[in-house]
Amino acid sequence: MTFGKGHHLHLIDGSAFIFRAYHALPPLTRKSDGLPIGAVAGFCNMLHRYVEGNTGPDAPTHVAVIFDKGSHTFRNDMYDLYKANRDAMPEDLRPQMPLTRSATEAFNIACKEKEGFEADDIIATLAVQARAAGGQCTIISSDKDLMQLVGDGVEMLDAMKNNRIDREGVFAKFGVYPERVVDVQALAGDSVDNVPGAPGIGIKTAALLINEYGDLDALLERAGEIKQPKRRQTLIDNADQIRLSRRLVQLDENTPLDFTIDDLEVRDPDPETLLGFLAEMEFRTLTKRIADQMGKEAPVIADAPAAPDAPVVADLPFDPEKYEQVSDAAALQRWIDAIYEVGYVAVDTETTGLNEMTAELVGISLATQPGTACYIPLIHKAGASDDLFGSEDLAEGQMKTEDALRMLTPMLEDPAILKIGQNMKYDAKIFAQIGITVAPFDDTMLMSYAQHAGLHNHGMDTLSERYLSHTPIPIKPLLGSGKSAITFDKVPLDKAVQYAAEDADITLRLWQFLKPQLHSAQVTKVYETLERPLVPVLAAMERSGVKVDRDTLSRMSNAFAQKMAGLEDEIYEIAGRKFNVGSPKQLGEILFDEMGIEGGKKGKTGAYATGVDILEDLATEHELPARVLDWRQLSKLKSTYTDALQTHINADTGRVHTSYSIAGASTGRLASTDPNLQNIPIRSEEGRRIREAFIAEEGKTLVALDYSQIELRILAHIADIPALKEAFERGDDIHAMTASEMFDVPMDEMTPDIRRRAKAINFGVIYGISGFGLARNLRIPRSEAQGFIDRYFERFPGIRTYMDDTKAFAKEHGFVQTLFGRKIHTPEIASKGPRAGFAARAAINAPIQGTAADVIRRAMIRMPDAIKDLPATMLLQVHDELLFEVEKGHEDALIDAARDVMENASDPVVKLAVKLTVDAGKGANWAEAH
DNA sequence: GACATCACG
DNA sequence: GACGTACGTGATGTCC
Repeated sequence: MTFGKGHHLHLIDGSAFIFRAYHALPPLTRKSDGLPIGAVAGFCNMLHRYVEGNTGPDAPTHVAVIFDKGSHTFRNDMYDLYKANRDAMPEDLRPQMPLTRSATEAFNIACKEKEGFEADDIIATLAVQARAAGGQCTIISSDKDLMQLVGDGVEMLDAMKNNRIDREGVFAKFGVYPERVVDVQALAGDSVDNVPGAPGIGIKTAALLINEYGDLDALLERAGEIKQPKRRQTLIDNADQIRLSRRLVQLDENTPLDFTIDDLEVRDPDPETLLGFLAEMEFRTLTKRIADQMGKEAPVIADAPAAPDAPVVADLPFDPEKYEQVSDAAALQRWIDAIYEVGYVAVDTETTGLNEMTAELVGISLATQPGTACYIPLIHKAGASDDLFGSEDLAEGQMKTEDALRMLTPMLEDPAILKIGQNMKYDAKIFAQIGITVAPFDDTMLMSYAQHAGLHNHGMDTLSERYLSHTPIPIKPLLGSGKSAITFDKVPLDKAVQYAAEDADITLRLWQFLKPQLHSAQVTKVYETLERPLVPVLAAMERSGVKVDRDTLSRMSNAFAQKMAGLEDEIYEIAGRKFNVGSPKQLGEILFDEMGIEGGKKGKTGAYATGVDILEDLATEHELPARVLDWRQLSKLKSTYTDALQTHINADTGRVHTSYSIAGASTGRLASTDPNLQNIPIRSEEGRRIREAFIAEEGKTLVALDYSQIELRILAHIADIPALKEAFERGDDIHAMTASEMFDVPMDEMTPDIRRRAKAINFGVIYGISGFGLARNLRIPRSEAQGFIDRYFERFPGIRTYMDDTKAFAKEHGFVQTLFGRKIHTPEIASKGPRAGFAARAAINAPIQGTAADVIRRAMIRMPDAIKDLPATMLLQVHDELLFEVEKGHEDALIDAARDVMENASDPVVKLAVKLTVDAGKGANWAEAH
C-alpha cells in the first residue's frame, strides 16, 4: 500500500513521552533486581492508552515513534552552545532509554532515530513527505518547536491533554501562523534550547514585529525604521545572531532516511512478544490488563525475593471465587474464632448510600489474611435487579441483622481485637448509628496519607493499584449510574460477595504493606497523634451537625431572586438584548465584541476572561460589568448557599451534617464536603447574613473560637523573625507593625492604605511571594511590588533564609515537613519550567499551613476530654476556627476551657516562640458568634 | 467531564 | 533574560 490520499500518519515524539513518564511517576524499580523502571512503566502505559484510543475513522494507517539519538547534532556544528545549558540526564533515566525502544518494538510500532539529527527533524521530514503525498499527518507532541510544521494536512495532538493544535492553535501560542513561527522563534530565542535570539525580545514583541514587517528578512533589512530606539539597536546589533537562531530552530525537512512512510504501516502487536516484554519488566497490572484485552493468559511474573528490610506482603493472587458468603450463625462463629486467633480483622461495611447519616447497613465483610475474606449479607433483596418493580422480599441465605450484630458487637468493641479499615470514619459512623463503638482500629487510608501526602490520593483504588498491583472490582457495573442506579442491597448476592469481600481483602493486604513502613518513614507519631485519634472526634462532630433554619434561607433566597430579576432587566437594557448572564462565554462576547469594550483578553480556551478582577476594572468605566458583578454575587449566594444548603438539612435531625475529609488536602488541613461548611460567606455584608441561618438549638448558644493570625505566628517562629515575635508578644497590630517597619511610618501615623499593603505582603510571604503576584493583588506596577518585597526581605532577613532553605530541603528530599513531623511531598519541585515555580511556592507554604493544621488537629483531639463536664458539643472546624453549641449559662466556662486547649495545643511537643492567641464570640447564630 | 467562576481560610 | 506566578480547598453553572 503506497501512502497517499486517505491515509493518516501518526508521528509520536518519543522523548516527550519518556520525559513525561519519568516525571509523572515515582522512582519505581524492578522488584527482582532493582533496575529503575518508572519511566518505562509510564511509557508503556502511555503507549497502551494511545493504541486503545486509536479507533474510528480518524485512526492512523501508519505510525512511528521517533527518538533522539546521541546528543551531538548538526546544530552543534553551527553553534557549539546549542542546548548547552541542558541538565544532564538523570542517573536513573539513562538505563531506561534503550528499554523504551524495546517497548515500542514490543508494541509492534515502528521505532526510528538517526545519528546527528534530532527527532524533530525526522518528524519534519516525514510530515512534509506525508503532506506531499496527499495524506494526513498528526504529530503527537506538544513541543513548540514542531509547530512550524502545522497546517495543510498536518496537525499536532497533545496526547495527555487530548488537545489538538491546528493553525489557529499555533497562532494563539506564537501570534503568527506556522510559516512565520521560525521567524518569531529566531527573534525570541529559547532558553531551554539555549537559542540566543535577540536580547530583550520575547514572543509577544517578536510576533508584533514580524506581523508588522511581514517576515524576518524584511524586518532585518528595514530594522532602521523601528521606532523604539532600543529595539532598533538590538535588531541591528544582533542581526547575525538572529539569523543563526533561525537556522537553529528551522527543522531540517530533508533528513536522509533509510526508510519510507510505507514502511510505517500500522501493525497489530504480537501477543507473545508484547506480554513477554511486559512480564520481563514485571509490570503486573499492565500485563494482566493487556492479556485480558487480548484474551490471553497473562504470563506468570515470578515473585521477587523480598529485600531484607522490605515489608513482606503475601503476593497471593486475588481470586473472587474464593470468598465466602456467611449465611448462618455457625459460619459466622467460625470467622469470629479465626479473628480471635490472629487478633485483628479487616472490616468493611456495605450500605445503601454514601451519606452515613441516612445510609442503612446492607452487609459486612471481614478479612483475616490475604485471600481469606467473607461477606455477611444482611438485607439484600430477592429477585433480579432488572425486575421492573424490584422486590421487597429479602434474598435467601442471609442472617438476621440483629443476630449477626449480636455476635459481632463484642468483637468490634473488644480492646484486644484490632479492627482495620480503609477510611474508618465512614464505617465507624455506620456502626455508631446502631450503637456500636468500633475500637481500637487502624486506617489504611490514613497510613498512606501520613507517608505519602502530596504524592497521590489515598482512595482504595489508588492504593491497591500502586501497592498491590491490583485493580479492584469496579462498583459501577454493579450499581449502574444516573437514574437507573440501584443501591447495594439490590445487587445480586454472588456479585455482592465478590465485590465486598475483596474490599476487606485489599484493606488487609494494604495494612500489611503500609503499617511497617510508618516506622521507616518516621511518621508513626504523625499517624498516631494527628491522624488516627481525629477519626472519632470528626465522626462525632459530623453526627452532631449544626442546626440550620430553613425559613431564613428560603426568605433570603426569594429576596435574592427578586433582586437578580431586577438586575437582569437592567443588564439586558444596557446590552441591548437578552442573554444568559450566567454564561461567561456569552458575557464576554457582549462586552468585547458587541459593545466594543477594549482590553478583552482571551484565555487558553479562546474565550474571553470575565473574572472578578477584570469586571472590577471595567466597572469603573462601564455600567454593565458593575451590574453583572452584583448579579454574580447574588447568584452565587442563592445557588450555592440559600438553595443548596436547604437540600442538605437532614429530615430527622433538622440539622446539616457535613463530612470532613481527613486525607484530602496535602498540607494536613481538613476539607469539608456535602455540603462544604468551610466556605460559608463572611467577607461581604450580604453574604455574611447567610450565617444568621446557622442557629443554636432552643436554650443553647453558639460559641466560636478562632486563632488570631496563626499562620503568621508560625512563620515568625519557623523563620525566627525577632521583630515579628516581639510584635506578637506585645499584642501589636501585626500588619500595622509590618507597615511601620517597611515604610518608615510611625505606628500612630499609620493609614489604612499603608496597612493594607503590608497586609498583602504578609500574606504574600506565606504563599511564596512573587513580584508579579503581589503587583496583581495590589494593582500596582510590578517594579513597585518588587521594591516592597526587597524591602521586606531587608527588614526581616530571616524570611528569605527560610524560603531558600525550604526550597533547598524540598529539592534534596522531595518533601517538606511541619513542626510536628508531618511530611508533605513536593515531587514537582524537580521538574523544569513553570511547574517548578508552583512546586517551590507550595513547598514554602506547606510547613506553615501544615503546622497550623496540626495545631488545630491537636486541639480538636484533646477537646472532647477538656469539655466533657460541660453541656457543650463541638460542631464545626473552619481551619483556624472551632464552632460549639452550649447550653445557655455555660458559655464562659466553655470559652475558658476551649481557649485553654487551643492556645496550648502545641505543648508539649513543640515549644512555640510565639504565643497563640484565641478570640472568642457567642450568639444565637453564627453571624453573632463570630 | 472540563472549564470558569467564586465562596472560605 | 524570559517564562508564568501568589498557598490550600469545594460547589455551581455552562457548554461540549
